[in-house]
Amino acid sequence: MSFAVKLISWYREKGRDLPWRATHDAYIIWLSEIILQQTRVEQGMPYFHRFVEAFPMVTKFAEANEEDILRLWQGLGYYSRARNMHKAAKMVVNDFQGIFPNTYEEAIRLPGVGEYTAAAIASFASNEAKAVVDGNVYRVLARYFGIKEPINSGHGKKMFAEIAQEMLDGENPGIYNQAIMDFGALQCKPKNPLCADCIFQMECVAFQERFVDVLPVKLKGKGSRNRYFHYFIIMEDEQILMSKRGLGDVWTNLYEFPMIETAEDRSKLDLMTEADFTEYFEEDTVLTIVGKQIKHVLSHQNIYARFYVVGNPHALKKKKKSWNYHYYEKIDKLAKHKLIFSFLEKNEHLISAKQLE
DNA sequence: AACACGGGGAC
DNA sequence: GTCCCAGTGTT
Repeated sequence: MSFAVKLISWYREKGRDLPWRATHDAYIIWLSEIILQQTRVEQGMPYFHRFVEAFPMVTKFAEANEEDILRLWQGLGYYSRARNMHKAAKMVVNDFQGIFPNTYEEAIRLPGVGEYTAAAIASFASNEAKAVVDGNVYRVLARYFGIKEPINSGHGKKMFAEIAQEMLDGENPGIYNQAIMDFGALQCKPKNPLCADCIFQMECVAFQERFVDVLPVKLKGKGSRNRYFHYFIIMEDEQILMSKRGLGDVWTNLYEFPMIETAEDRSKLDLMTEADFTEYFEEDTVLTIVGKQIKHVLSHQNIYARFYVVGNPHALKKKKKSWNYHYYEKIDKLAKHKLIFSFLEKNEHLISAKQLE
């Protein structure tokens, strides 16, 4: 028996009974598909019912004002989906005479409708032979064929799209597409897949070769690295020592307290034994931790910052290498206190040259 | 090709 | 905490 036949057979027995499957109305299908983008069925279900009730036809959707649509969408996330839906509904009224397109070529012209959603609409509404490729499909095919190609590389995406299209049951594309997605969601799950009672045990390459758990392979999104910054609040007379950040790193040309970076987290005692620390500070340096560790999330790094007040005068070595010193002047004691406080409270341990003046 | 866009559930 | 979810649009 073929993959498609077994899959559809599985689906008829164990597939879910979902409300948007009871129709061939492209508009209703579109509604459900946009809602379900990157969204679990259970989470999207109540929204689907609300939208169908509020806008039973695409013309109603097009006439609605955006605020009402967004209010109904509230809590679902990815709000551009709702705004694109409004544009799409208006486009259907203006460019498609109010008749929601049920072909791939037409549907994909609508904003918010990409390859997946166009294939879903076309196959469910008019049984067009276009294979859907969503997270479920990537996973099922990667395991069934034992494909270790990353699903989010250019080559991988093209490869999976081709295989998905080859596997599609050309006679029953709608049912097949529903089936493979349900199979991925219910049986071939990301974690703890139900291989023990799977109908594809014999032909599933990943199962036979025992590497189901590593598929599908996905390229790490640049992997956020962790960095640990240890800031020193050094007061000399009525001044606070600041230093300027250099090029080739975050926050170029901004000022911050002098600091030492470590690749791993460090306790105060361990920090004081770091080579960098002893380069700058005398042995009798007194450090007092102030505030909590602050986490600063950037696109590709997590920065954890701790702040220490240096308690004794002349803690800094005079020679050796030096920070790019600047003195934060023109502040009285109270202002100084507030400055430190605001840095710690508001995560603003960086200041511009303009502020420094 | 890399990123932004969100909230929630499973582990 | 991490990963993923019936992905798409932008740069």
